[in-house]
Formats: sequence, structure tokens, C-alpha cells
Amino acid sequence: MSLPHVLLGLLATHPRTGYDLARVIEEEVEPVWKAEISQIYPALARLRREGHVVLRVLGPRRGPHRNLYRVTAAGRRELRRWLLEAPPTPRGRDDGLARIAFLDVLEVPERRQVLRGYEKTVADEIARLRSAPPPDGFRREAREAAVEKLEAVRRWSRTLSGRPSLASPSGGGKKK
Amino acid sequence: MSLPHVLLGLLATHPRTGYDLARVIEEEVEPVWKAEISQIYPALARLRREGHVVLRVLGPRRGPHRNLYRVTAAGRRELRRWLLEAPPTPRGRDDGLARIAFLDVLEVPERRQVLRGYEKTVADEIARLRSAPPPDGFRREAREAAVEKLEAVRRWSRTLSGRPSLASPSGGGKKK
DNA sequence: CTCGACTATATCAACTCAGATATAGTTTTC
DNA sequence: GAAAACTATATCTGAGTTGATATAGTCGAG
Repeated sequence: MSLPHVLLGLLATHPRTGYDLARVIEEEVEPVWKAEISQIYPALARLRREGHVVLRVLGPRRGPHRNLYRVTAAGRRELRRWLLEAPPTPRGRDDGLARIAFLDVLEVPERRQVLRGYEKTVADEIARLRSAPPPDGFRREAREAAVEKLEAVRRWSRTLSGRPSLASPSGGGKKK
Repeated sequence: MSLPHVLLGLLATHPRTGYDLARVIEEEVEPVWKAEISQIYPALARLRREGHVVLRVLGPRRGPHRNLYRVTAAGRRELRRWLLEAPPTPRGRDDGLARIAFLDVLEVPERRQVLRGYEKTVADEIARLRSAPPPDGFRREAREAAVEKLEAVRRWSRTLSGRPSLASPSGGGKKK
């Protein structure tokens, strides 16, 4: 439900084409929200139907023709409304942690292997985000927050791996 | 792509009905993975078609009849395969942070308001997870990792709110 | 004894999301 | 000058996800 609002947010500073939006999302808002180009075109069409954006067709200066989208006053109102609305509780979906949750079914050496794999995935993503040029404004802040989340799970994962034995979970304690 | 594997993971310890699975997911694996009951029934049917679980119908001891699902050897193999597979890079989707990313379009007092709302959502979720009884085994570890993520964004958000002015992002610096 | 809560299965419509494919002009590289 | 890479729009299939609704038996409260 947030993709249309992300698009409105990006269009709020200056008008862009669908293709531009896809690039900006990938480069600047990615850890916080992502979308395939195939998702963006229908979303823009819908925003247009709802009167939140208007479209101007540009003659092909270079390359094929471009559809330039611009936010309307109604679009800005809708963006404000969404921003001030309370966010839903965070989506509970993390493929890496889901694997960790069922580590009991594996033997101890395999548990270590899974943890190493998880740490690598997280570390790679942190590296990718750190090496990319930081976006402007609060998009930069949001990205930093995303990095903080990743750093937190990395620290946690290292602590778990470093435990003398992964034989039994929760540090071996079984005080129920 | 992970829901079937989460179901296999839960069924690995003992057989359960679809309804049981929904309850366990909600209570124990929620911050890491979640699913509506309407998603679980078709997923079980598919696991059954694939030979990863088998079904036994129980006569209605109390209430309506129950369909009890049990993992097969093939199901355990599939679970192991998934566990040892490298996890995909974490899903980039966070409704709360998405709002933060576009804070520039608001006036400073409204920015504070949004941040307070975000902090409240995060704090509530942390409280909810802390107050719930901790699950067994690595499910507990996974939940703790999820809490660590939330704590990280909470710390980050408080730092941002505490800045003398939210007038310009990135601490007011504009070194491009 | 009726009402509401709980257990339990199941389906449906709508929407979101991912990946592939099609088309086509422009620019860059060898 | 041909091939590859880039800009740009668009559609389609399939899978994932949500929320609503239907059915029906049991149990406890009033």
C-alpha cells in the first residue's frame, strides 16, 4: 500500500518519468522500499486516474518518447495525509531469520554453516549500502536507519556464532 | 517463498492442524514470519501434493473435525535443503522508514510529530514482543534478533528526534 | 436456551510483487 | 557499420498476500 506514496514522495521534489522513478528507487530508497519497473507503470496509471499526478508526453529528444509525471495539489495532500498517518507495525518477514528460527533440526556443524551464510548476506548488504553514494535529505537518514538495523542483526548473529556451543539454544539454559 | 518452509519447520517437531499452525505462527514466529490462515490452508494442500506432508483426519473429539499434518522424509529433506541455502538479501520494505524518507516535504513541527508516531509504533511492538512468553529453542533466538532490529531503529529515531533542529536533514550539513 | 466466543476448515476477490518478454530509438564501442 | 548498452514504455503470467465471508460444532455465561 505504500508504493504509490513513495512515488508521490519522489515526484514531490521534481517531475520524473517512470523509468527515472525506478532508477531513483533502486539507488536511493532501496533498503527502505523497493519496486520493479513492472510495478511502477501500473501504479502511475492508477495515481493518474485518481488525479494525484498528471502526465505530459515529451517528444523524443533522445531515445524513445518519455511520459513525465508531475504531482497535483491533490497528490500533495494525499502524500501529507499518508506521512502523518501512524505507520503499521513493521512487516514480519525476514528470510534469513526465518531460517535461524528452525536451526534446531540441524546438527551443530550445520548450524554454524547457516549462521555464517546469514552473516555473509547481511555483511554484503551493509557493504553495498555503505559504498553507494548517499542520497539527499531524509532519504539519507532513512538509509542510515536501514543500515543500523542490519548492523544490529550482524552483531546479534556474531554473538550467537561465538557461543562456545550451539548445541542447545538460549545459551544452553533451560529455565522454563 | 518461505511460508511452506516455515510450516515444515513447525511440523518437524510435532504434527499440527492448520489452525494450530496459524496460532503458533502468530504467537511464536510472528516478528520473523507471518501468515494469514487463508494462506496456510492452500500452502498445506500444496505441500501435500508435493509429498512433503501427509494428512490424517481426526474424528471430532471436541469441536469440528481436525486435519492433522505430519512431515514426511521428503519434507524433512526439503526443509534441510532450504535451511542450508543462502538466504536472499533482506526484503527492502519498511512502512515506517518509508515515511521518514520523505520528511522533507513537511514543516519542522510535523516532522517531529511523524517521528514521535514512528517511535511509538516501534516501542509498542518491542513491548508486545517482550511481554509475550518466549518460544522454545531457536525460535526464541530469532525473536530476540527481531527485537534487536527494533531496538536499533528506536535508538536511531531517538537520536534524530533529539537533534536541536530538524530544519535540515543530515544534521544541517550540506556538503555535497 | 440463546448468544457469544472459540475451534476448525475452506473459498473468494482483490491486490501486490517478481520475472520475463516485446518493442524501438539512441548512443557508445569495437 | 555492426553489435552492445542504454533509455523508455508496456504487458503478461504466476505467485504471494490480505481481508472477507461461509459453514458448523462445542462450550460457557447469562
